[in-house]
Amino acid sequence: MDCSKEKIDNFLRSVSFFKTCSEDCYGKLIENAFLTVHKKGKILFIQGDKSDRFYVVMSGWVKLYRETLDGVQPVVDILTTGHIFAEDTIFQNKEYEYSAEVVEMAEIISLPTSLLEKASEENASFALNFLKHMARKSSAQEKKLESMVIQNAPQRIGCFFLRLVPQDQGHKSVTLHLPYDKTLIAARLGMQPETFSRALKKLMDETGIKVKGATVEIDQLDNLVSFSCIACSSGFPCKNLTTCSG
Amino acid sequence: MDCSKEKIDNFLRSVSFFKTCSEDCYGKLIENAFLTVHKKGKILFIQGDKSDRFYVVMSGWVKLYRETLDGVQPVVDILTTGHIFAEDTIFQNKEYEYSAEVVEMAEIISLPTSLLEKASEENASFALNFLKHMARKSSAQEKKLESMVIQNAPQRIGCFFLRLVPQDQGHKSVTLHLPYDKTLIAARLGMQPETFSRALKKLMDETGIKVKGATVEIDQLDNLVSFSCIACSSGFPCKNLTTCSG
DNA sequence: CGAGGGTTTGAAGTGCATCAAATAGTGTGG
DNA sequence: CCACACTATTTGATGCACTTCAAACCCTCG
Repeated sequence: MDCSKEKIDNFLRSVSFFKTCSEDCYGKLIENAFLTVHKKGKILFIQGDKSDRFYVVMSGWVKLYRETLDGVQPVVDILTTGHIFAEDTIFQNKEYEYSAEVVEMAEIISLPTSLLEKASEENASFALNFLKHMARKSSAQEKKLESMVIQNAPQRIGCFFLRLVPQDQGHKSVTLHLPYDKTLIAARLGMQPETFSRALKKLMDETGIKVKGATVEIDQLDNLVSFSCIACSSGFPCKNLTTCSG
Repeated sequence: MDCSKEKIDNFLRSVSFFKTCSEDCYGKLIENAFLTVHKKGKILFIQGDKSDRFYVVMSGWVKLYRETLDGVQPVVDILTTGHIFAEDTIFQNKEYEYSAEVVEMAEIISLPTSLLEKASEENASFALNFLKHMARKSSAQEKKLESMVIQNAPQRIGCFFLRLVPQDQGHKSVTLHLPYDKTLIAARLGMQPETFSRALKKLMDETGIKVKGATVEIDQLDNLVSFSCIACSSGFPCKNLTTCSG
């Protein structure tokens, strides 16, 4: 469908990952792009599947996760608009390193990885941009690791909220809306739902924020910052961006 | 000193990270390379320092770590021969993202990052190789995160030992030598020295391995594998390589 | 209105951290 | 080669954070 291609084109042009792609190469990308819409629960692929495509989230939310031999499912990341995933399979035996599941109704664009490789070879500035993308991702992972090991449950939740606050918020009060299930947030932060619930209560006590359902009210941003960021090696506003952002 | 340059040259040619570097560019690298020798305890740089150099470990061991506001020092990684560090500062505001300290007498080669950037721009295959390096690093980080969150202390130690076992060891019995302090291994694995000591004892009970001082005897590799790898999403032999390997 | 998932609460257990102190190891100068 | 100083490692006792299991509650959606 042409209208779909146009939609894809409009969207991809806004994703900085593709900014440095040559017109020639970009054309081929669009040509081979598919846009699909999935409901909550749809498994896009499973860890270990052979891959020749990678993906860009246009809307909705996607969970990346693994599975251990004893059945635990660690969450790798949870992605939304503008985020790219499975792009690193070019280098990893063309096998997906994790599974992907739609957790909130999502529009997903899929693209052939071969074009990524081609673009990197032909276009130095694209390759450099790609490198930059990987470096950012790596740096974000490093920080995620740190926060997982060093921050306790309430601090991790506070940190999660802070990352939802728009950058230019200053010290004003903010109202947030949680983007997905609390159970899923808990998994993303590496804790049990029960722990999340209790830790959230503690966070409210300690920092004065108010949480009703999926709504978070923060009156004193400072309180939250000093509570959460004390156990973090980045200052605030911290650059613990979600990985894979394009 | 010329003899130092020759030593650097000999060594760097064996590091796969530089394999795809053009002769021209490689020559410039060698020209601007410094080899330094440091004793245990030497701080090479501190997180936040401005940087225009990156490093390759020729021998010895180097600890990368951060520091949080409340004084905790999470270990990022511990590197040895052939490992590269601070190479990602090209993309990160030219600031070191962590501190580096020599933990076992080490020979360190330092090189200007500007040449990395130049080489990536001029030579597509170098850029691709660099990308591959970053992707491997990122994948290793992902697994480290997983192991930190999902494996318990004895399992992490077992996993650490398994990564010290030479690849082609089959099911034979193996004797290992711990590369550095147990206290440091503990830090690397995100636990306290006391916990390490107790967890090691438990690991010995459960898997039949024997540890005396810095010597580890593993009779039944299988035991260790099934004990440790059950809580891991990679199979065995697992590819949880130390990051930053060149 | 009832079914089913998300969320909270309670009670009990586990793993790791912390503090304190003993022991083993290592390198030093005499 | 020994005694001392200093560090690494182990051991014991205790506490806290998080998990686990069980059950209630709440909310939404057919």
